[in-house]
Order: sequence, then C-alpha cells, then structure tokens
Amino acid sequence: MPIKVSIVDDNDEIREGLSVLISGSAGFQCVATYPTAENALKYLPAHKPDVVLMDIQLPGMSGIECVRDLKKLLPDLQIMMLTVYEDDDNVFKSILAGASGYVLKKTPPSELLEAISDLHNGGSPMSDRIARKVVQAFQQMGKSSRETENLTQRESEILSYVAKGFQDKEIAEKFFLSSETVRTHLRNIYKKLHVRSRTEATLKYLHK
Amino acid sequence: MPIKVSIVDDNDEIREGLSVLISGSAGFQCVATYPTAENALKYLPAHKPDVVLMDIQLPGMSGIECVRDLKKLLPDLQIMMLTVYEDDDNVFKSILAGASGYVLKKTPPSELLEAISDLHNGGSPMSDRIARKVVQAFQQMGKSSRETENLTQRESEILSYVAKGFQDKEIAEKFFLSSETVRTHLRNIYKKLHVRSRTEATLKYLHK
DNA sequence: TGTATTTTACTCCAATTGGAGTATTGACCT
DNA sequence: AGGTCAATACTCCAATTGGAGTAAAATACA
Repeated sequence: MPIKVSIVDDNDEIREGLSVLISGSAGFQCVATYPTAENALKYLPAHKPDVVLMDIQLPGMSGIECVRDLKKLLPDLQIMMLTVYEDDDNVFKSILAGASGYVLKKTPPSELLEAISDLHNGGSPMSDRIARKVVQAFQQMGKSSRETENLTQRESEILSYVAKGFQDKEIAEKFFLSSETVRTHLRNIYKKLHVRSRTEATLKYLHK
Repeated sequence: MPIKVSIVDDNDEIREGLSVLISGSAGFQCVATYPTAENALKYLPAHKPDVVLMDIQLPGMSGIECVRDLKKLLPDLQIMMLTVYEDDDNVFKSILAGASGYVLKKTPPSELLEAISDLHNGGSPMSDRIARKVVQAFQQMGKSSRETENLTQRESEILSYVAKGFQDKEIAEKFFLSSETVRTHLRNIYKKLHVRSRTEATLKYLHK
C-alpha cells in the first residue's frame, strides 16, 4: 500500500504542486494538505498520514511548534521539514521538536520522493550540509539544550532576559510582576536546569 | 617613486619569492624581509616601508600581535595580512589590530601586486568572502570585542572562569588567590567592560 | 468536576555580589 | 631614581542573589 503523505504549507501553489507530484507517483498518496499549523492540528489526526511535509514559516503558529504538538498527539507520525532555510537554529529546533528529516525546498522531485520513503523506512533524510551540522551539534550538546525545553512559557521568557544581563528587579518591571515572583521562577529554572547561578543558567540558555 | 614593501614570514621560500616578485615589478620595491615578528618590530622602523605583508602564523609573537605593536609605533604604516587562513576569528582580530587588507596566499601574483597598490592608495583589498564577513561583523559588534582586549592577562584569565559559571571563591582556589583579590580584579574588569554584573561580563566575553 | 500545572506572591535567612577606597609589592620603562 | 602598571589583598557597606517553604488564583486537562 502507498505511503500516505500530507502537507502543511501556506503557499497554495506549493501545496498543489507537491500534492500532484506525490499522488502522481507510484507508491505515494497525498491524503491532505493544510495551509496553517492550526488547521493541521485540527484535521490531521483524522486523515492518518504516515508522513507530513512541514513548512517552517507559517502564519500564526510556526511549523516547529506544530511539530511539537503533532508528536505529542501522534508519536509515530514521521515529520519532514521542507523549507528554504538551512539556518542552524531552525534545524536544531525542528529536530528537537520531533522532526526526523530536514530537506530544502529546492530539492529536485525525484530526491524528494526518495527522502519521503527513506523517512517512512525509519531513515533521517537531510541535505549534506544539514547532516554535518547535526552531527557536530550532537557531539557538543549532550542534554544541555533538551533541558531548556522543559521550561514553561513564563520561565523561558524570564530566562531570556536573565541571559541578556538584566537583574530580577528590571525583569519584574518589564513583565509587570513582583520581583519576588521573578525570583521564584528563577529558582524553579535553576532546579530544572541543574544550575545554581544566573551565569550558569545563561550559559545553558546560550547552549554554551 | 616605487611603493616600498617589506615582508614578515617565517618561510624562507615565501619571503624570497615575494621579494623577487615585488622588486622585479615596475613601481614596487621590496626594502626588507623579516622571519619573525620580533625581528620586524626591531628593524622595520629603520627601513621605513610603505606597506607590510604580514603572515599570521609566526614562531613566537603572532602576526596579529605584531600588527598591534607596529601600528602603535608607526600609525601610518599600511599592513596587509597574507595568509592561508580565512578563518573568521583571525580576520576580525587582524582588522581590529590595525591591518587594512587581508588576502589569501593563493592569490595570483598580478592580483597581489594590485592589492598592494590598492592598499597604498587607501583601499582595503580583501578577497570576496572576507569582505562579506567584515561587513556583517561590523553591523553587529560596535566595540564589544575591542573592549575585552584591554584586559590584562590576569583579568582575562579570571573573566574566562567567570564565563564558565564559577563564583569568586572557586576562582580564588583555582588561582591560589584570596577571594578578595578575585573580587578586586572583577571590579576592574567591570569598569573596563562597562558592565555591572557577571552575567553581562560573560556576555561580552562570549561576544554576545 | 476534580486533579495537575502554571503563574503569581510572600517569608525568612544566608551567601554572594557589587561599589568605593586604600595599600603593598614587583616589574618594567626611561 | 622616579613613574606607571599589574597583581595582590584588605575594609566597610549595601544590594542582589540563592535556598527553602508556603499559598492562592488561574489554566489546562481528563
């Protein structure tokens, strides 16, 4: 039976083009396309695709956040980022969010189809440069960056300001909070990151 | 009158080859060559060249340090780095030290001569990729990286440990110092970097 | 509806940090 | 021989930070 694929991309022509390419190829079937992340989260579980092609730049919720939520919902779903960017940050964020493949939009059709079946067979297709970056990154960061992902929204916001050099009082003013609250958040952050000072927390935040 | 050039490079063949090339070209004259930075600092002022071609990798004092000292001595001297490396860090350090040109050793002779006269005419010859890097770098960093260069040896050592997340007491133990001394150094560092906390100092140290 | 998580906020206490100033020693330079 | 700089070390004081515990309201979720 064919590999069932669905596509998340806000560009109509790309959705259409990929859909035609996939459904027109033996062994592949495009079961659905979605223009937004929200849309995908809503309807994708009903369509039960094997593989999702996900754009990063989407209106509203980003493709990366969408990956995170989809993987919570459907842990076995295989997701491949399909994007024009090969920017380090997005690559890593996507992979940490749960994407297993990362190919560029300029990839020719035949290779794209190959990447889809590779992904479906448990592989991790990605362009050469991406692969190198990933290998290097994994050598350095053991768990350091995964740790910062356990922080809540608020905790992340606060940490980001700590990592800019602000002190508690200043952060409290920015967020209209009591500085005691900022301190509470910070102490919770320390526990989650296993550090004991703002400098150490900053280093983890910067993946250093 | 010809442009007077001198060369600092530890490789005999390169010194000889460049010297022949330059002196054999109309409008150029090689007035001296030096195998080390120390040698250049000692004798170069007497030879009064217009332009210096400087290697980075030298035994003893590095080419970059040599540039720094030469520019203090002879502010009008034009210096061009001539090296096999196009590594970001060296490019920036060289320029901050006072070099005005940065070309690769593999540059063909005709272009090298052109670069020398370009430099002498107030231009900043550099290979394409180098130019791009420089432009991008200048957009971000104003003076942040220059500031950390004013630190003394000891201050730099201490800052490097602060930037790893250690606290004063721990740093004092590592260096067999009183923690009061570490604090004194740290306060001097703060003044030089115009910061008021270890997190801010860490950010400057990391060029963030 | 009830339970878990997140966000807010407080207390008490101890340790660390930051700011300002002074002082001694040795090195280096002229 | 005098001057500058670097490194060492101290004092005093105030502010910030970190650790532990409690708690209430809001949100999310099952």
